[in-house]
Amino acid sequence: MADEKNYDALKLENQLCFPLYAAAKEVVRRYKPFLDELDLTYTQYIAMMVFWDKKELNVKELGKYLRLDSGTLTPVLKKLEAKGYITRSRSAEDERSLIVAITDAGEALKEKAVEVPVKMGACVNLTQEEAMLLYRILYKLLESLEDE
Amino acid sequence: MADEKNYDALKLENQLCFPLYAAAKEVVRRYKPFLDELDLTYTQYIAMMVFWDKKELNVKELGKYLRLDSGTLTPVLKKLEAKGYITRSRSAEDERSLIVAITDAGEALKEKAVEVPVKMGACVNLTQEEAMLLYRILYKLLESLEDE
DNA sequence: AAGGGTTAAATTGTGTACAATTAATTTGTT
DNA sequence: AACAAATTAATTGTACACAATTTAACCCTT
Repeated sequence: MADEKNYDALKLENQLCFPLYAAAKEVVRRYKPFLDELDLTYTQYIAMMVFWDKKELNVKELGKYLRLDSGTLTPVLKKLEAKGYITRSRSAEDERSLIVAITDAGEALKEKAVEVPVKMGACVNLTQEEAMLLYRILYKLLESLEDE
Repeated sequence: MADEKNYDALKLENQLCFPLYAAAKEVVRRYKPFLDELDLTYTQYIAMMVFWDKKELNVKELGKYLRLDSGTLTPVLKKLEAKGYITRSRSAEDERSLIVAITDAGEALKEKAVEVPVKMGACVNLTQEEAMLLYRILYKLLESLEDE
C-alpha cells in the first residue's frame, strides 16, 4: 500500500475541462437548426454579432473580440462576404489592415437573428442564478488564462 | 420609442454560450504544452483517459463517454494505434463492433500523464468552490441538453 | 534615404467535429 | 430460411481552430 499511486485525477469524471469541452460542443451543436435558418454557422454568427454592434473593424480587432486568429477568420470572412453580409477592403491609411464592414443585407439579417437567443434560451435548462454564476465563473476563468 | 426593438440579447457580452465556447478552446489550448510532452492531442488524451480506466471497449461505447461519433473517433484511434498505445480489432461475436484495447505502452503512458492534471490545476485560477460550482452547472447543462 | 525590426493578413499543414452516406453485419419477423 | 429493418464503423464533405510560416507594408533608428 506504500507504492499505490492515486490516478483519480486522470479519470474523465474528475476533470473540470472535459464537461467544459463537451458542453461547449453540445451548445454550439444546438444552435445549428436555428442558425441554419439564417444560413450561418456558429462562427459566422458570432462574427456577425460583433458587426451588428460595431459596424466596422479590422481583422485584428475582430479577432480580439472573438478570440480567434486570422488563420480562422480569413476563410470565415470570405464566406460572409460571398453571402453579401460584409465587405472586405484594405485600409487606405495602412494597407496591411483589412477593414471589414457590415452591409445593408448584413444589418437586415439582425431582424431574423433576434429570435436565436430566445430559442436557445428555451433549450438551456438552468436557473437565472445558475446562468449568472456560470457566466461569472467562465469570465473569471477566461481572464485567469489570459495573462500568462 | 414604441418602435424601438431591443437587440441587447444579440450582443456578444450578453451571451452565455460565447464564454463557454471561448473558455473551452482556451483551456484545451493550455493543455497543449503539457500534452506535447506525451505526444498526444487533447482528443487523444481524453480517449486515453477512458482506456486507462476501462482497458477495453468498442467505438460506440467510447463515443458515449467522450460524446464523439465514429467520424471523429476513427482517425483519432488510428493515430493512437500508430503510436502503439492501443490495438484495434473486430469483435469475434459481432463483426460490426471494433474492439479497442490499451497496450502496455499505453498503460505506461499513464505514469507520465498523472502530471498533467497537476500542471493544469496550477493554471486555473478558480477557488475550490468556484471549480465545484462550475463542474456541477456544466453537468446540469449537459444533462439538460441531452434529452431532446 | 536605407535597412532592420515589427506588424497585419494570408497561407499552409495538421487535427478535430459533425452531418450525411455507405458498407457490412446482425437481428427480428414472417 | 429469407429478407426487411436496425446497428456499427468507416467514409465523405464541409467548416473550423491553431501553430508556424510567408508576404507585404509600416516604423524607427541611424
